[in-house]
Amino acid sequence: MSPTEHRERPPALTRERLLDSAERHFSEHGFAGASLREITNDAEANLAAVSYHFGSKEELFVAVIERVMAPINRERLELLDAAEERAAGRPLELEELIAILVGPVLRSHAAEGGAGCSLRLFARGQFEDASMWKRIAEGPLKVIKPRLEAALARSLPHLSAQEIAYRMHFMMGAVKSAAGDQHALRAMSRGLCDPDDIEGTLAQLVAFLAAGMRAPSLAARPTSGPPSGRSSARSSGRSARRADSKEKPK
Amino acid sequence: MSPTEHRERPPALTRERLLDSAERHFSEHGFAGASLREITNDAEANLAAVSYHFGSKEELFVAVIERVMAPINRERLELLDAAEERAAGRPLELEELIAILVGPVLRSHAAEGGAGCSLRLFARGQFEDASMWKRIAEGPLKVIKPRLEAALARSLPHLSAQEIAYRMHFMMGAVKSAAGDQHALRAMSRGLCDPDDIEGTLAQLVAFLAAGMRAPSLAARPTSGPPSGRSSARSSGRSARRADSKEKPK
DNA sequence: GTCTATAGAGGGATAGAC
DNA sequence: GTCTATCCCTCTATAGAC
Repeated sequence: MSPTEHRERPPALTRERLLDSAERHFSEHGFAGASLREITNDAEANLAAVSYHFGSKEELFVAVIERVMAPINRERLELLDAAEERAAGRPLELEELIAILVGPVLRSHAAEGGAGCSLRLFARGQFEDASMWKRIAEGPLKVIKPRLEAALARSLPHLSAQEIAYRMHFMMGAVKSAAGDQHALRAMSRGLCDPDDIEGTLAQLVAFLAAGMRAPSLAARPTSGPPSGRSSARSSGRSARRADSKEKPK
Repeated sequence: MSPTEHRERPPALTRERLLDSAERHFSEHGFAGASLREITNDAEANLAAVSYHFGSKEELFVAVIERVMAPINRERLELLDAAEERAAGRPLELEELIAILVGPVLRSHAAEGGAGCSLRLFARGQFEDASMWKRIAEGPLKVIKPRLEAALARSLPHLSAQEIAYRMHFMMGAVKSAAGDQHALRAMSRGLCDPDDIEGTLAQLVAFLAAGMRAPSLAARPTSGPPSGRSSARSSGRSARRADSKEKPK
């Protein structure tokens, strides 16, 4: 073996401290708005350590995202495996499926030691530069998305593939809002809602999403005319008085 | 009068070209990621024109947001006024109310002459620095939010104020996702959904949101126990195996 | 109202000592 | 594996000519 002189602080920990600090700064200021100097100062590490451990700011960002997403997606897969085994071939109950999709995301906030801002980072990810988001979307997301899509389609046989896709998109938006904008939830509700009450928020979110996903299909009727309900869903009279929308609001 | 030598290009238009260009760049790269040099080059204006017309980058950003939001909120208020007058004291139908809230946002994309990226900017706004977002939230939002809240409460008498607040938050998230991340909608649906089909997207969104808002109240039962439905809504067995979530995914 | 030129700060990346 | 020092670039903001 090598000399193994025991050091007080294992040297490899710098890398982890950099990831912790970067997670905080990226989630708060975004990729462009965070500076490596602040990140390394906060991590009590040297500026050059970023280059040494990750190669560039972009690689550091991707590493942060992957560290946040990996356990979430791992847990989702485990829960999905267990639930599908329990269901023994029958479609999963929608509430259970949605809780599997959403629960690990929300819970990662409360549990993650110290960092606790991964959700905002997650919600923000899609707005970072396309090249980075592509790398993220083609990573762990590629594994879990088809599984969820298939499970949703089985639990919602009344929807077309197009409607499943629309509603999944809306669902992800609501999840990101609940997960990544907790400050707005508290402020806009004037204290009525407590974003730190993860289980309460989760219950509300699952109920909302399950009902939304279960909405009747709009594809029942052909392809013309107002697709939905009674007399509305198409705000009102004129819909294109927009030539003047560029006037000065002054 | 002044000499009025007719110029080919009226000088005051620089301000508008700056706003147009800034809207594109801010929506694509965010506040921190957009540079005044690119904005002014794209606007065929001079770098110093930003200082002259707006004073600073931040003031330019706020001006862009206000220009985008003003006609949307104006239209929302007009539609709401008309609908409430038509309803003559009765609660509005939920679909109509949601279409009033969401329609002007989605439609502003298709209509706005040339810019057409205001939605992403809108969805992205909340992630900009808190000071700027505060100025935006305290601006036109302050006018419209109480009206919508009151109308929702009247159309959804089975919900508590807390539940209205939760669901409004989820709803805004879904709207932002539909409005600001059209690229993801197209990519994730593999072409099934066309984000440029505004009316189709709007119909799907209204149906989804109305069903979600109409979900049964969870507050019916006291304050203990699993709040929702049958046997699920609480993913599965262990829910706090998170001490290991910081392990390396390597 | 628009321009050029530049100040002054801060950014990411890197070479090379230890 | 960590550090200092520095390069070189881009950024915002501004002064002052036209």
